[in-house]
Amino acid sequence: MTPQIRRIAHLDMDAFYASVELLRYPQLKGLPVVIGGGRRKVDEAIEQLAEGQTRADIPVEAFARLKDYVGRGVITTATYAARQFGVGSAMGLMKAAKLCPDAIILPVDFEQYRHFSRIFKETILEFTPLMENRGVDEVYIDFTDVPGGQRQGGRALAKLIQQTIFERTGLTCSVGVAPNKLLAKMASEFNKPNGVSIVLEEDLQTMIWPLTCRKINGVGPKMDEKLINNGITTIGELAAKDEAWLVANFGKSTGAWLHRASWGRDDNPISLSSEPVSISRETTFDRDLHAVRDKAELGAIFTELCDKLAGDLQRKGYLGKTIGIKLRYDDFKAATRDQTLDVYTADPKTIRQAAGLCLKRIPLTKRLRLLGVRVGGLVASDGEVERAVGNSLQTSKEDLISNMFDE
DNA sequence: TCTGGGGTCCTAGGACCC
DNA sequence: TCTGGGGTCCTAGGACCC
Repeated sequence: MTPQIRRIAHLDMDAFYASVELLRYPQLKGLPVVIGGGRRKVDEAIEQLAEGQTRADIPVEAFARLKDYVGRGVITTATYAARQFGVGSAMGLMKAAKLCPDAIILPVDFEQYRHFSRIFKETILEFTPLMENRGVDEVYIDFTDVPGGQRQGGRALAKLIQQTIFERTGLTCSVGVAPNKLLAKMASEFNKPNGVSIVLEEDLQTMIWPLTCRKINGVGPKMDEKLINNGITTIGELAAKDEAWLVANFGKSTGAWLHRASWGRDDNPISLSSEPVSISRETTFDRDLHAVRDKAELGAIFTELCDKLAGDLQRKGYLGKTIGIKLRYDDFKAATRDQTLDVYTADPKTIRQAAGLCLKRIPLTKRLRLLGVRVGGLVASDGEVERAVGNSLQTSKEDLISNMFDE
């Protein structure tokens, strides 16, 4: 019996948000489209529709263009037609407007994306239960033992899954198959959109080593810059470095990890279930606010964030005990404060009070562009815990109030 | 015309306990 | 007038990812 080769696949929906929108607005197919704003224009156009007409009947001229957009925000997704202009994810809308002023801009609609995300994942689960979630549009799966998983390096099965997803959703995805998650993730980028790529152990030198270090999942802009400053541009150059040298320059854990990654080694398992560690809400203001001059406005936003966060916790069934806030100043520097309570809570007033105390501990001289509230130290809010917390909630609140007077 | 909104994980120092 | 060593929790910041 020949030993099974580990087949890990990374599946990644192509331009997910934008592609979902194109299903509703087929008239935009082939045009540069970005997701991130323009809600008012779309709402107006929908209102103008005659009886029996759908979104597909909205004339192309009725959509908002990037050049008409004013305000803060970034692009979450761009169609491939828009990417031709150099427009891409996480780019500021103002900058994108310069590159492609006539691109159509559509608002995000998470409900739609969640719907298609569910079909995407349910389809995959019909092939294997060994699936790890990586957000709405990405998963890792292990199909080592799935019938057909060993054929053609996994290509046949990967294509079958990809085809089934397309039949169910009308959306394409890209698939990378490799012996581990690290390589599978890189492989899925080789052939976008709608590609299938196989990377075997013996392909390391030819397929992986020529890539830049930035292609390693976990190497971001900072680490990449540091590597380049040390004369390391490609993964091959990284692999040529002594592990001891990497440890000396990047620390024990990161150094050792960089060495392993450059040699295509990764033994992280597929993680089947994940409980959240924290839940948060944050918002960037339309204009920078001043703690004193805009106190009322800031206070109202603060309370609203806490209310929404408490709603999220309750809806998702969690209680938390570490309450934190996050600020971003006009110079984009961030500050955080948090406080661990002696009880678990999902109560908006308790969260608001604790977050208020955190806010008092931060200097507020600079103007603010963002405010966020976070609850960590989560536990599921079923039976026992909830009762225990219910009893101590009052005590906890009174403590907080007396703390405020103590100051 | 810079830079959204959710998240995770790591590091590092201090408190506190044994 | 000495001062170890380990473990855990808390807090702040930062890198990174989708």
